[in-house]
Amino acid sequence: MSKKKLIVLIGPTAVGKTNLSIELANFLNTEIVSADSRQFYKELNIGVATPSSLELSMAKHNLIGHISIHQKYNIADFEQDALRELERIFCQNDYAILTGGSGLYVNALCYGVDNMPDVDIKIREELNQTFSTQGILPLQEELKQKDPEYWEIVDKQNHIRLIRALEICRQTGKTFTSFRSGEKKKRDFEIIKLGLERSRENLLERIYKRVDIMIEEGLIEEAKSVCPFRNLQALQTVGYKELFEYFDGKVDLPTAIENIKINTRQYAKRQMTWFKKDKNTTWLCAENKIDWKCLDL
RNA sequence: GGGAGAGUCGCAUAGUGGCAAUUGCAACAGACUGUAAAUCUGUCCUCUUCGGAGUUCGGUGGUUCGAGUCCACCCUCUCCCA
Repeated sequence: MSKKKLIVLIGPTAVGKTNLSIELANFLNTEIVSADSRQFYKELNIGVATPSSLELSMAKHNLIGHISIHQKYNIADFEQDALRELERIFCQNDYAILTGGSGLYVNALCYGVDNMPDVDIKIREELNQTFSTQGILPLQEELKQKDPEYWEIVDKQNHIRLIRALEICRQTGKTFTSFRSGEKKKRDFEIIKLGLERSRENLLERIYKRVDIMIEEGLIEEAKSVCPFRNLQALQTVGYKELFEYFDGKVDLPTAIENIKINTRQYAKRQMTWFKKDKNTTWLCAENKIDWKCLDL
C-alpha cells in the first residue's frame, strides 16, 4: 500500500495560498488543514484574511476559526489537533493539504515538538513582571545559573526565549535543555513541501491592495469589536494593533493603514526567511497558472 | 521691501571647534521547539585583503593645527511685519 501524502503549501502572506490550496484540494479531491496562527481564531476574520464563506464552501477547511482569542493555544495543541484531522482525512484520502504561513506551526506538524511539561500561568506572569520592572538582566542571570547549557545557545537579548526557558526551569526544577531532544518525530505519511513565491513588486502590490480591501470590508469595525481584548496574545496581530493606535488617537487613519502595509510586508519578509531555510521545498511561481498535473505528487 | 529662523547619510532627528557624524523610522540580511502576524540580532556614504583607505553635513570662499560647528557672500525653504 502506498504511503499517504501530505502536501504542505507554504509561502508569505498574500501570495495566494488560499486560492491555490482550494485548487489543489479539488484536484486531489481532499481537504485542507490550516496552519495559520491567526486564522485559528473565530473572532478574527477580515484582518487575517480568513477564507471567505464562498472559499470555505469550495473545499473543506479545517482548523479555521476553531478556537477563541480567549483560549490558550500553542504549537503542541496545534500538533495534536492537526494530527487528528490528518488521521481522519487519511481514512478516506491518499492526500491531505496543509496550508498556512506560520512556519513554526508547519514545522510542529511536519517534524513534531518535544514534550514539555505544562507550566503554571503564574510563573510566566512573575517572569513578565520581572522583565517589565527590572529589564532583561535578571532573566539573563537566572538562566545562566539554572541552565548554562541553554544559555550558551539562546538568543540572549530575546526576553521571550529567556522567559520560556525559565518558566520550564522554575516549574520543574530541571533544565530546559533536559526537555529539548531536538529529534524529528517520524510521521507515517510522506511530506511534500511546495513553496509559493512572487516577485517582490508583485507581492507588495497584492499586500497593499489587500489591506485597502480589508478596510473597505470593515476591518475597522472588526478591530473595534475586539479592542477590549487587545492585550491578549492573539491580538498582537498585524492589522489590529495598528488600528488600536488609531483608536487611541496616537496616529491618524491613513497612517494606521500605512503602518499595516509596512508591517505586513515585513511579516512577509520574515516568513520568507523562515521558509527559505527548508531545502526540501519545491518553489513555484504563483504569478503563473500552476498545472498541478505536471507536479509529481 | 523689513525682520526672524532653517537647510545633516532614503525620511525624520542630534550635533555649536577633534566627527564618517546621534537617535528613530524605512530598507537589506538573518535567528527562532509551546507568546511565532510574536520576539530578537546584524548591516545600513563609497571602496576594502575587514587592518583600514577615500569622499561627506545647501554652494563658494575665508579664519584655524583642525570646521557640520566660527566669519563673509550666494542659493533654497518656512514664519512674522509690510
